[in-house]
Amino acid sequence: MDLRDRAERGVGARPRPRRGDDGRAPRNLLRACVLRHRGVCLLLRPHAPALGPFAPHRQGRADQPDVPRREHSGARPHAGPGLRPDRLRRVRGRRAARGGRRRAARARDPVPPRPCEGAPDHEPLRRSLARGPGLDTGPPRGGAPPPRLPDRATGGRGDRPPRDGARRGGRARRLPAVCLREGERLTAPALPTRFDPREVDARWQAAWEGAGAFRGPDRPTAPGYSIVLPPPNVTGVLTMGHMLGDTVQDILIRRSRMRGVPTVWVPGLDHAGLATQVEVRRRLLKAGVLLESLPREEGRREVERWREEHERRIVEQTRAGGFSVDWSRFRYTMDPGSVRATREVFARLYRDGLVYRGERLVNWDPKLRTAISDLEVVHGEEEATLVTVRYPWADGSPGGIEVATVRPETIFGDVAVAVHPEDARHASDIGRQVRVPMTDRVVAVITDAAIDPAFGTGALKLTPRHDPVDYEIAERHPELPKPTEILTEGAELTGPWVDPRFHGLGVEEARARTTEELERLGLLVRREPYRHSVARSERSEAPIEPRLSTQWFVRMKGLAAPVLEAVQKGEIRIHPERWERTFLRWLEGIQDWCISRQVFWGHPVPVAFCRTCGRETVSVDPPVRCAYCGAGDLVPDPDVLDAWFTSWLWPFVTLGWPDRTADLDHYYPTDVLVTGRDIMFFWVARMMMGGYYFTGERPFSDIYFTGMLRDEIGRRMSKHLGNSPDPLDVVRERGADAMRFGLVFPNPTDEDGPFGVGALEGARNFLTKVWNLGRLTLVHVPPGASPPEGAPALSPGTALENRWILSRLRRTIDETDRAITEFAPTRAATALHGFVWHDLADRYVEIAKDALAGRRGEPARRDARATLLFVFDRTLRLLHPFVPHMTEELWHGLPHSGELLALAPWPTASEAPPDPEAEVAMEPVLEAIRLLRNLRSEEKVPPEAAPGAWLRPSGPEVARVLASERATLQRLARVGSLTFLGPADPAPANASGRVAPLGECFLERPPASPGETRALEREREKLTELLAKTRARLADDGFRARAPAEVVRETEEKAKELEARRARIDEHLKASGSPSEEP
RNA sequence: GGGCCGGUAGUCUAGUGGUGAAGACGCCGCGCUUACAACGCGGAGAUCGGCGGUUCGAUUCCGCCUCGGCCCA
Repeated sequence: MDLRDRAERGVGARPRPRRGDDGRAPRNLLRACVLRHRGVCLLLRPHAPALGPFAPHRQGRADQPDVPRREHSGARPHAGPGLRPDRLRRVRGRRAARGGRRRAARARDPVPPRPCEGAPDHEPLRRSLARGPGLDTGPPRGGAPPPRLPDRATGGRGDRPPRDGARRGGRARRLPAVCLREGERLTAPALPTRFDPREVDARWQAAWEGAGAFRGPDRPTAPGYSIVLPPPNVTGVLTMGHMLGDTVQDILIRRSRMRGVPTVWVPGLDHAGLATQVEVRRRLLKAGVLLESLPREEGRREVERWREEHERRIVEQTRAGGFSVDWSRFRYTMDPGSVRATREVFARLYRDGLVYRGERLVNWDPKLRTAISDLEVVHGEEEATLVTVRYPWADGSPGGIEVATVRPETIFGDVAVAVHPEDARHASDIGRQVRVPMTDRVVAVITDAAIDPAFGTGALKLTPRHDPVDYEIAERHPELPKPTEILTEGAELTGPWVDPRFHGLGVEEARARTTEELERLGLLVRREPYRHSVARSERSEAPIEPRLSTQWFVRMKGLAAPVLEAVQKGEIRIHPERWERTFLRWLEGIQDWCISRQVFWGHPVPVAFCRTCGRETVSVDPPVRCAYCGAGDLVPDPDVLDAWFTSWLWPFVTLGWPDRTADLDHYYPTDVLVTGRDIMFFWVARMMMGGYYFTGERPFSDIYFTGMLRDEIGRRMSKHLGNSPDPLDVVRERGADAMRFGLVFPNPTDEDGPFGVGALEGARNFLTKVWNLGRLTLVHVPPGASPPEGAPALSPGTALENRWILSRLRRTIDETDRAITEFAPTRAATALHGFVWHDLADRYVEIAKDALAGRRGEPARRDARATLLFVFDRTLRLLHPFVPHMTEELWHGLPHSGELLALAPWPTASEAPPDPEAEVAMEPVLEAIRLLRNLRSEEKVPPEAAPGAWLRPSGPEVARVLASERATLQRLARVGSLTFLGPADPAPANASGRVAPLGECFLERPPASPGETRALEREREKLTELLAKTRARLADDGFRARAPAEVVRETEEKAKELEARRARIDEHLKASGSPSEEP
């Protein structure tokens, strides 16, 4: 049984939780969750005893054959061989890969998640909080203790006096003595300040899976939301690029799930035919074995072995990231369903005349000896030698025509020399005969408009079987001789046209030898270094040898038409929009798709040839007799299909197509496809074509292209450079949440950008901030508090900060939700980051501390606590799609209702009332604090001092607010007396001041202070400059005449206000004895 | 060769035809202040790539140039 089977059975063995019509899990999920949690051990422990009958979870899903599945991961096409160690790795000893992980997982098993029903259970949080990063938290060693279920009757082990609400939560094990010291538990300093993801990540991942939280409902009653995960290919393992895509998808998916929408995220694996075979070949070669020399079956076994290894790793990586895929719907591009679908579409396209077999010039990889598609060819500039060769006149007259080429070895295959019809230099040559060098053949000088007169001498040798341009030209000139083959499959010279002395030479050698020969014959005019574009195979890096061969093709023009239309009409939207042009442009010039490959790893071409009549039979089920003559002597086509020929069916095959399954009904079309734009043509475009053609519908409504990650010095992450960290290392060292947040923030997910320790540290700092807010909230939440169901009912005259933070929350909910809807996860993360750090932590909490501590009376304390609890709870929900593990952990430590945050309702803007008044009122308060703090800093007021302060508000409204927030101002600005001045009151003596829109601030100057006025002078300069600009604008008649009246009025007001403020500053400067000139 | 995208403090990014261009990191100064030093408070730092045009007004719209990046051939 492989890992995935264990996983699936583990999950599938239990009844999946039934969901109500609203799509949410039932209340008693807790117990189920814990039970399942034990089952999950199965997947981590190879020899765990079975807990019950293993009913294949797939039962009843006709669309998914119940055959051992394997995971394959496929990755994007560029996914390659193993990753190199990365700088992110620390020297610190890591546990040896899997063994260590397993051990760790086992140790954690006995700690079931401790969700609670209604009653607050602070235990898990306290436990985590109590655990320092260095403390190992495992249970006593010497045999893993059996998992303990929460025992409500006994209240757990009672190893510690239960504290109020904590009483009801069961306790699975003893806490380390270090955090048990009585009296320390609730005092902040005794609590560790850091979040340690190592244990938390695994615990919640197990809990989510155990609860079946990610299992999409089979027959939802509401419209569903679905995403198919781009199946990574088995060629390699997952890279940070995959983590980025997965994170973006998980954000969309988790929010959808929290909104109560039936949600499915389908994972899978791609067999990646040729690419995988190349890797396996390389590996065997290291052991001295040539893949081609093995019998086919043995070769297949080698590939299977490779697949298994990579699949295991990929699944482990995906789990480690906390990605909420529905493992029960896992698919592989070579599973029986995919096999059938692939044969089906081939047969159908064949029947419809869209698949054809033909002899064409294809991109031939001479190393791998297979055709590849246009897209698998990479062009690059390379140094070469351009040789100019004289083709003597056939009639023996002196001279000849000079032809430039970088490929003298192909002269043997020439069928003509071509010039541009209007090239004056060659006008008299047209129609003459020349002798092909090194041969006895005579060919004509012809004309074709495709010849570039600027290249070389303007005369081109025509070698139709070995150059695509020549091939096209030859098509236009049927009178030319039919060329014979001059190169073998392995690109060695051969054939009747080639001088036998050259037979068997490889291209490189042949090029050198023919050059020598030409020189010897006196036909070499000159040679010069030349830089030109060379086509190479993306897989083997061998130079592409265009080769005339018989292959299967798909006619693309017709398939592309509906896709073009869909994108143009906006039926399928591309994000970011700027890629739409590139996409459309390619579609417009689309070429037929060569789908046959001369390799063995892949889906066989479902065609058999009749030995009797020679015709081909195409059928979904392997045919036994010829469809034409009925003979039974059939030979199957030896080729296999391009792997993309299966991948392009992914959005519907994964949901059961070609059967009409419930999944297809409920979850197709899918909602969005998130991938890298490097496979825009390979895969995305073809999926769209396949979707429209086979299902008649778009496969998804939106496409989101993520950016490409670069390392910290700006290089694109690639296996080649070895600068891409292994996601497992990142997760192990920084935690899944830090990795996820670091990928989304601060650099936009849809732009190429750096990823490295910088982003990870930023994420860690943010997570620590949230963690500590959690600790603070926990300290202030009364143990018996009820979970925040809705916005708190505040007392009538409640403090301004409560109203303000609720209004800020409202904006944050709006922005976060809108940003996710608009596929801008970074914008959402930015909004949340700013809100948590600045609004909630820096401002609200600091202002509300008095109230929270009870220094403002009981009603104020109640309001503040209720507000904090509600706001923090909603913040955790908003953050959950981004950083699921920590938020789940914190949520369970605080009063909450429901079993899992992952299934808790997504906040809606209507929960928090907008309160623009409060936001406006808060502004002068915050500004006054900043100005007074600024004065403190400038005047070097000692931290412990509380100097006197004065405020002269600019108007009655501001005055009212500042007066009512006097205590807040005093505390946050650390000032002693605070006096309000009227417009006519004199400025206080021995005080430094600031002038701002809110009015004037003064701070008592320390005796030693020289009365620093530089800041004021700078401010005055700025004002003067601004005033000049404003006045100039007002003096402009055009402005007064044409600008909107409102803008003119505003500008006038601004000028007045600036003037007034500058006058105040002048007074200050005068008072402090620093003269200043009036312009 | 054809085309696409971009150039905003030292770095990476927001952003808008009309307030003094926003944030993060980094930097400077001061602080282990009762959730958080992985922190707090304050501060400095930008001719919005260049030139020209449209406009009362351009960092924003248009054109050219330049420098990067990418795609296609």
